[in-house]
Amino acid sequence: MRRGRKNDDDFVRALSQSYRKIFDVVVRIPRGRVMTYGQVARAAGLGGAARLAGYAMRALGERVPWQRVLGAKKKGIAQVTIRDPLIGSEQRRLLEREGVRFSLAGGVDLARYGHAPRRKTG
DNA sequence: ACATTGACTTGTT
DNA sequence: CAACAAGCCAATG
Repeated sequence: MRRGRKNDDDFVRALSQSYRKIFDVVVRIPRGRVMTYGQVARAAGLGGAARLAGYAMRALGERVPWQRVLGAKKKGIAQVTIRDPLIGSEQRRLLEREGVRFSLAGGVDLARYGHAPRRKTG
């Protein structure tokens, strides 16, 4: 997200190995699709380090489409789990702008908007 | 180096 | 549905 200048390359280079992996996964989430923190962690090869994925979003900030990463609510349903209400509402706003619809309870249907990153061998 | 924290997840009571 | 617990891992003090 946000121009890919050399500046960004340096930024990415400075990330810890895990953050770098998370970065690589998140930047590949297409517009209008979402993934949960747990899915991102798994796709990044970090096992169940879901919290780390969330923690990383803070560090990566606007350099990645952070709004496309949500928390898991139930089976097949994702939800905004950001504690800060300002950033949380911002996330929802950005997603709705991309066409993602939220249920009355604030849930996002993963069957419809979920992004399944392809593993090796496409 | 040790303890605590955090935009998490899943299962059990 | 609410409360707990265990698991995972980098950042911070």
